[in-house]
Amino acid sequence: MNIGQAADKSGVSAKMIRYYEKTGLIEPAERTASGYRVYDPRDVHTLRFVRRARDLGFSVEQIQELLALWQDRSRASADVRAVACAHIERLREKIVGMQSMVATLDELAAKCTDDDRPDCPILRDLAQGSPSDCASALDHRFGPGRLQ
Amino acid sequence: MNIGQAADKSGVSAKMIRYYEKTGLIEPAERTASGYRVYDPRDVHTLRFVRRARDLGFSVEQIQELLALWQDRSRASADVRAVACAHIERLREKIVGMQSMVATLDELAAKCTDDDRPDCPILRDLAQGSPSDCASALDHRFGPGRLQ
DNA sequence: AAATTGCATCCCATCATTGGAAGCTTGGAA
DNA sequence: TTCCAAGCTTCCAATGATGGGATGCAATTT
Repeated sequence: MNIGQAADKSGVSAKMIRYYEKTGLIEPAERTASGYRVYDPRDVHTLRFVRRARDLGFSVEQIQELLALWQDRSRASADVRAVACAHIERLREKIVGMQSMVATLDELAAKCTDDDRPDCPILRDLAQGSPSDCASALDHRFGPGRLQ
Repeated sequence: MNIGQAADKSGVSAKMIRYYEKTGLIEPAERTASGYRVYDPRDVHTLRFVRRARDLGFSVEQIQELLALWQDRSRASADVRAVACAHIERLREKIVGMQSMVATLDELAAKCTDDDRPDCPILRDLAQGSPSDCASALDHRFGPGRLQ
């Protein structure tokens, strides 16, 4: 099976398969005489594992852990659970941060009469920058960079 | 006022002030004879506007819009509201996506007995990749790249 | 005068992903 | 058999917002 078929069956793009190989997340694939990568159903299985984990928001680094645990017969269920729970915690923090953003913006938008008058409460708030509860909740970062 | 003071007063790092200038978000600052950037309180005001909008999760592109509206005396309140509401919508979608991730992971973690047995429901789910409601909810992307 | 800040520019790294270019291989159709 | 369109390879670049660092002046303090 070539990389294209593997991509179709796994839901991981060919580009990303090469990237995952280069960065060591997955083992280098076998090659044909002419250099084409070759995949078997087991490889596709692994790729689907990766794809699903990405869909669940795990970082590549976390997936590396999960893959190692997956391939280690003697792994403890508790180890996997720890990775998952850490991830759940990070997600929850991000959700809280975004919810307070929405709350603040909603409040501002509600004050906005949505008409043609040039006096907009949203701009006034942004300009004055009164430290609302939202701002303070966002003072710490969530992972690399700010929330988007 | 030098860039350091402006950074302190606005809460935007000197690095980011230069970046915002280079990318055209803010006007190029005046310079001293020796090339130092010079800022006045009005500039700091603008920087705080930017900072606050970033804290509220607006992208630089959106802030560019907001700044234009801010500096346009004849702007309509409705325009600003539209930008804000679009942003609220995007945030809400992201929140929903992350909440369904958390729900799925929570469910899996609950099934996990957290002991030493090597049969982990989380890994089993990742490997089988049964399309749960979570996965389908995540089939579309949220902005550039996937949710983190 | 010397030492220490502070600022300037430039390059690089992040993280996951997409895009494109240039060149080779494969497979089917004329 | 020859030719063309896909498909594959590698390499390079860009995204968005930010941090880090190196090198070289400028300003301020000792």
